[in-house]
Amino acid sequence: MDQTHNEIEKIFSPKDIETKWYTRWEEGKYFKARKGKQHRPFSIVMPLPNVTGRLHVGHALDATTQDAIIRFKRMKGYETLWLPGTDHAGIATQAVVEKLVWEKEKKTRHQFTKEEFVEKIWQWKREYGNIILDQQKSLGASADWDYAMFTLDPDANKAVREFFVNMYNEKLIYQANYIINWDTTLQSAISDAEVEHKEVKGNFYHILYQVEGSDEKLEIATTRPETLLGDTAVAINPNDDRYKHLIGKKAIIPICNRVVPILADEYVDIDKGTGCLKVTPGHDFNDFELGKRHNLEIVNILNKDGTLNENGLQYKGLTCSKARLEIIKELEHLEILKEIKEHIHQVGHGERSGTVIEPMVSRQWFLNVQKMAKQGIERVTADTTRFFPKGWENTYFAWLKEPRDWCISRQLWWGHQIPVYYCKKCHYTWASKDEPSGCTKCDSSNFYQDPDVLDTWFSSGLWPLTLLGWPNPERMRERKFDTFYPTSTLITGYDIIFFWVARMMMMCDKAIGNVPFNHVYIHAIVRDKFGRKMSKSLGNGIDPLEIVGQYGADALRFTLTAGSGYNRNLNLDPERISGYRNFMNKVWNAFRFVHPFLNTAEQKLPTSNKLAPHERWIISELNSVIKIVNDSMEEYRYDDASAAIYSFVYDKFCSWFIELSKNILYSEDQKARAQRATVLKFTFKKIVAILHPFAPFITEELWSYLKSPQEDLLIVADFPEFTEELVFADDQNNMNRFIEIVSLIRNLRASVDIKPKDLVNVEIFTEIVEVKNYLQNNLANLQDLAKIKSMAIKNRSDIRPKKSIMAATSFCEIFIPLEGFVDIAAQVQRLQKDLQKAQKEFDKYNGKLSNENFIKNAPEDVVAEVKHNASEFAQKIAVIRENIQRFN
RNA sequence: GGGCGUUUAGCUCAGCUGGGAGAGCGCUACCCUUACAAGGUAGAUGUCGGGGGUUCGAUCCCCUCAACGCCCACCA
Repeated sequence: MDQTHNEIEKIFSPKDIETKWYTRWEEGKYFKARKGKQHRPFSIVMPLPNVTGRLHVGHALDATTQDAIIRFKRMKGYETLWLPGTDHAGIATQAVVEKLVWEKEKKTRHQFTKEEFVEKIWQWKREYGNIILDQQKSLGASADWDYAMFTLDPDANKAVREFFVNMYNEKLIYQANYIINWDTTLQSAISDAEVEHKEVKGNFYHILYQVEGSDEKLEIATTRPETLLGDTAVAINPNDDRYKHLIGKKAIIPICNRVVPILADEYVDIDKGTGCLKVTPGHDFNDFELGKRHNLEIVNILNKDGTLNENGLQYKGLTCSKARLEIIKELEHLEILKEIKEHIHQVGHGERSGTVIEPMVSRQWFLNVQKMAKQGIERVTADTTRFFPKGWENTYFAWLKEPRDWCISRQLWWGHQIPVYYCKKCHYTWASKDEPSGCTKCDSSNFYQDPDVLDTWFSSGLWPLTLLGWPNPERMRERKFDTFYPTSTLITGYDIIFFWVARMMMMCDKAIGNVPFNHVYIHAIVRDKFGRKMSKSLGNGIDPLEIVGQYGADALRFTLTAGSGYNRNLNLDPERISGYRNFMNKVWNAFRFVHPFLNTAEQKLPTSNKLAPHERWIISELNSVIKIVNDSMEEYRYDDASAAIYSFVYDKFCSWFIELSKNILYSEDQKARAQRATVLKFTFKKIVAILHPFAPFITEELWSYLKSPQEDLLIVADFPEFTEELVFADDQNNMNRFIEIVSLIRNLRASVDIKPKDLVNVEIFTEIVEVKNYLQNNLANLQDLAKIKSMAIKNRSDIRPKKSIMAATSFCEIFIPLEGFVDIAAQVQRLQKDLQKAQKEFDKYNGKLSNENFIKNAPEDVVAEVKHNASEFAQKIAVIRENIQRFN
């Protein structure tokens, strides 16, 4: 036997088997969708990692939760497809390559032509662009990598053009001079969603504006005095008695001496600031709207890099912040700066660049999302697409309720170029799904394409369609669009509900009239053990690849699934990973024990009447775990599923069933041995099967020992299902009593410091025949598990042993006679404690029963249960009392 | 400014439509018992954030206060 044990390493070492099995799966095409017994598809679109990305623990959670459900469904017999891809991530990627080129060649992108520089990015992409996908493989991700696409692939461009041109022709995409968020570092427009508001300490500057043809001065409060150079009006509330009389008059802007109207608008808040507002339509969102209402002139004072232009007069060329200082000086000099008050306010910053966003008016492309947003809300309200947990609907709705048109153009080089063309000859403008050869109108070849590119989210918003071949009919057939669209589940973090989930819902639905996914599971965001975001500056990041090297992919995966339910944060403590690494080792060693006996095991389980009680018990317990795992997975409760498996393996299988099997396996009874081996094998096969979605590597390895030669790899084995016929309530009941007795004996031993090697005699008093028989049949097991020498089973009418320790259950009394000195006082004290506990419980139930309103109002079954509990504790109390007396 | 969420054992978190609180890790004591010391056995710990209400009964429902967190919002 020992030799056989030694064939398998004592300590599970994940490294060797991880590569082995991943290669087998990949080469065996196991990640490909194949028809199964369900005759139903299951598909997931992988949230796009940026090509520049490196695997962090957030990706690991993403990949693990997706892979677990994919493996689960695959085993359940769904035609299962996981669609990977990478995102060109316009700004991020361009920035990475710009930095690299600067480091290498000391050149900026402006020293290249656009074509040259874009080619450099492509070179970079070809070399490094697949790193992140490869990294996911080390976690066991079972995606169909042949399906992988890049958002800038020519086929992705087809989808982008298709959607763009259709929207353009429907007039939902339009070009307009509008105030947008201008990022002066990127020198591009960015969308509202990409602006991050940060609290900034600033000042309120109270400036006096002269009213034309009067001595009166208007006191205006502003946080941005430099923008006064762009002021084209002063506004007050029409109901503000302080200023009413000035409506229609004019004010003179200091420094530039522009004469502007004083107008009335309800928007102005009487109580805010001085109640008097300078209006800068060129550089403020509200002022822009106000300006539109009143037909105000727009004065732009900024260059693309954020410095002042010629409208900045003598401050031309200065940055905003420098100009602000200079202008403050000048206002002081003019003695019209009345006061400066400290003021904390929210200022928009570029999400990528971190620089202060300048609202600026410029000509940009917009997508009108009003109707799409409405539809997006309806789809979720109608449960066509369901969120798990449901609460995240709110976040989704919040975004779609009051949508502003989406600024989709970016002044970058890296991205899908806007497919709009301008004829230089006849000045015709048109949008085209293909590369045109000439002007649609006059056929001139003298035309050019709009130089702007589209927001990255424009292409990722169409991603489910793109991956499945839309809009090319042939490609759609190849990629089985009709089978896999709509995809089953989208799994992602809540941070991109706006950016991505909402946009896919709007765009895909608009494009083909059907939602992109039926379920959305929103998982937690991974934080460090203190709940802090993981970041480079804090140095609290956990590198998943390092963890995989240290503890194995299975341990990491199990930690992540055990922590993934409906929670919004997952605080990851490396100690927990090591805890689950221990669990993997436990499974491994349980197998090491079982392994040598497997050769005598049958493939099929005997009929239930032939099974031993313990065998029926473990099968019944196994059956309930299988149910929990199946049910939990349907609701994305990875935590419940993981916990159920964990406790079954530890608390049922290893602690009891393996221990109880030793006597049989080491006995001479060939038949019993073979049968026990069969049950162990049966159970173990189910264990590795239900564990496989969470810990694919170790389970596939163990499966290779357990499977019959005809059976395929575990990755495509049948997932265990709950079976009504395998519920054995009586056996569970008896076993629970047995466990209680063993635990109490151990407990008694510990209370008087009896060492494990010192065997004791036990006397058990009960009237219940079932209990008597069960104990009789388990004498050997009791000897092993409770370390006893002999056991006497007696009636309650029999005499209790004198010097002894005892404990009571509701169905029996357990006595351990002690030789030599017994500390009576200590025994009585212990029993008193037991008594108190039981009394407390009894009082609780009895209190209820003596409340007639409870009897009257509570449901029958609850009352019955309380009655039952009360009588059980009453019995226990009586027995303990009796024994305390006996000791005295 | 608006909205959402959280508050349960030392730590991280479960707790389904109300029947009286659980897990993992950690901690303490004792054990190298022939699968596993990455192990075994036993054990301790909670006024379920505070206050009020509904109910026979509240961790769960309602109100209120407090602390913390997140998201959204146009820089008067």
